[in-house]
Amino acid sequence: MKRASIKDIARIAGVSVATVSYVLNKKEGSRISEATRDKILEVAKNINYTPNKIAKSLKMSKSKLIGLIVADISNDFYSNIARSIEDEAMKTGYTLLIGSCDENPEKFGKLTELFSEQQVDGMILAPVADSDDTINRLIREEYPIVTIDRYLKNIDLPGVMINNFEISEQICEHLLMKKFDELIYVGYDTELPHLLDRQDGFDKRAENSNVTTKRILTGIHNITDEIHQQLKKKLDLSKKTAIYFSSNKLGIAGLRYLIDNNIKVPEDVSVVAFDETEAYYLFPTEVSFVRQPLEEMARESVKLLDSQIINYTKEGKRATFNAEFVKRNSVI
Amino acid sequence: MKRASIKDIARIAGVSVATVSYVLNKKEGSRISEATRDKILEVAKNINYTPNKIAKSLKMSKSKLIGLIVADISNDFYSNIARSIEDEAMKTGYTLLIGSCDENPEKFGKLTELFSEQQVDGMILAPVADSDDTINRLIREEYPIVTIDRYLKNIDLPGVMINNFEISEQICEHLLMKKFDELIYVGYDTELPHLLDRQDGFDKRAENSNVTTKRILTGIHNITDEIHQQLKKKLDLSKKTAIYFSSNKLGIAGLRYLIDNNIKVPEDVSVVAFDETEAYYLFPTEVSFVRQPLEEMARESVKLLDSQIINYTKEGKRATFNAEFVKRNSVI
DNA sequence: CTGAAAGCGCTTACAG
DNA sequence: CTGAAAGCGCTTACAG
Repeated sequence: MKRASIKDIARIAGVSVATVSYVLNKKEGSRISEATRDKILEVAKNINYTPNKIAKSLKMSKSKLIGLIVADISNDFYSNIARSIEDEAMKTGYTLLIGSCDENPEKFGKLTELFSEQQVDGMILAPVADSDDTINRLIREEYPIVTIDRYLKNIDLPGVMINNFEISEQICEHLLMKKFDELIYVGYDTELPHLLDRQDGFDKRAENSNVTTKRILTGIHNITDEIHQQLKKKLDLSKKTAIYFSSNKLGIAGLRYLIDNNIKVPEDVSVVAFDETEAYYLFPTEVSFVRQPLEEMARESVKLLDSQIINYTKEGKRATFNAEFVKRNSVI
Repeated sequence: MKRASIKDIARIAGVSVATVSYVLNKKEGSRISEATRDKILEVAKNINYTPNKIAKSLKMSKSKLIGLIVADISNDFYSNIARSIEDEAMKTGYTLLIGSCDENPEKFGKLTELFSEQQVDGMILAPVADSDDTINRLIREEYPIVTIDRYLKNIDLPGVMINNFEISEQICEHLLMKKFDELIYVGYDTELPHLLDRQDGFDKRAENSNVTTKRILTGIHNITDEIHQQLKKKLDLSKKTAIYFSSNKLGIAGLRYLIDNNIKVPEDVSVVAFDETEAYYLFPTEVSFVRQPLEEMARESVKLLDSQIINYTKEGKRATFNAEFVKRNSVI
């Protein structure tokens, strides 16, 4: 697998490497004669030349690589984001590295180091809990980064997110209007700000009503079991109840509990879930859910990152997108 | 974002770059005195040195990057594979580039070029229809590649796959034992060999029986609509029928049709689907499905690729894994 | 219009 | 035990 270099082209075409480089990069300024231009192009094609971007990267201090770090690329939500980011990155001339950190701050840190060693021009990050040290290091180095989905409590960074607080208020509002006896919020036992926002928005709206609210919080791992146990304990079917699952994984785990226990939606209990996933469509009732504008978010994240790469700036502009409450038939 | 280099370390520590390089790479052969070693390490830490892998790559002609090209990373099946490949790649010391080609041979070709320009040491490919030219080019360049999930009809390449033909035979066998009046095979209208194998295995087994078989083949895009239309036309509920959906996407689209039309499984119709996906668990009946050993396959693909990178060989060893038929309650 | 030369950040035989 | 030097494949100011 010996690859041809511009040196080879130069030798065969009988010109200097500088000239080859110029025509291959079709620079306007210095014009090369049509004749040598054509010859070089022909030779390049003949010997099947592919540019070595690594050499170019080294010289230019630009790798045209960007890194994406999410909790888990096999999670529907992140793989959809990744896909949109990939498309946008390609359009913008970047190739995408992907890493999954499993909500583990050490892994998160390692991944940023690895990517930084690979000289990615910037990173799109969904930061995990306790990742402040890593992030601060990146900031100290003035490494271009933007956040997606999540954000950091104490650190201002450019990034994209949704109106977590407000959309939860809306959900709660909607449920309050329907006069439920009990509202159950299902979320994670976590410090992640964007998830706390979802919780707080819901709580704040429920506070001033006289509805009974319950809360189910699970760890990140073993969601299914924990939800099943807690729903069994807390779901009282004698009351008119609505459940709000605040993520796709929680929604899937919760709906599975309902299916397994033959609890009908919305007859026995009403349900709202977060994020859109194919799985919801196999549930016997069309599930009402919160849709995030993933494509726009992905597009904006790449745009923000690109502008950070081109012109690094300390103050981070955060773009907030509005999630959409898609009403189906799972709320009575 | 000026990064420190070994030159900086050398200057500060008052040694040569060669010496720095030696201690940073902790080479055994040439021993450096404990004193200078410690000094260098200390300086490196102080100025927050991170190695520039791009420079190293250029010198070593090894990027420690590998590329993965799939049809669509947002497809559950591929994102699960990608995750397992990522884990295995990391363990083996590689970082992963990911690209989606949407079953489009041009895009597939472009992606391989892009990855090759980025000097990936090798690629794991799920080749699309009409990608022979691209693959042959790669082979001519002796570029280390392995296939995953799919394989090529006319080209022998190292790769991993499952026993598509045999598992379909097994499914058919199982259904034949249950004495259905009609069997419906749902697949893609495609030339992809691994999918034709699924079809052929099913057909071959059904051939010698006196069951009526029908076939529904859809295009790759717009699966949902096509399946709905064809199921409406071909599914005869007066007969005792079983449907075999030969991919996760087909399964999801098909099950959705059944849900939407209030067709009960397995009372009205029996169902077997391919691949495991969370979605199946939200379906009111536990769906019987074919499970591919994704982790093992991913692991093996990285292993195969790594050995190709280390020592390129023309003849491709193909590893075939056995899929597992997981029986649940969707077949009467 | 074209080329010689320096340099990006590394590694590694070679010499001392 | 340590350093000077060449070279990986590019780009680009500079000179001619």
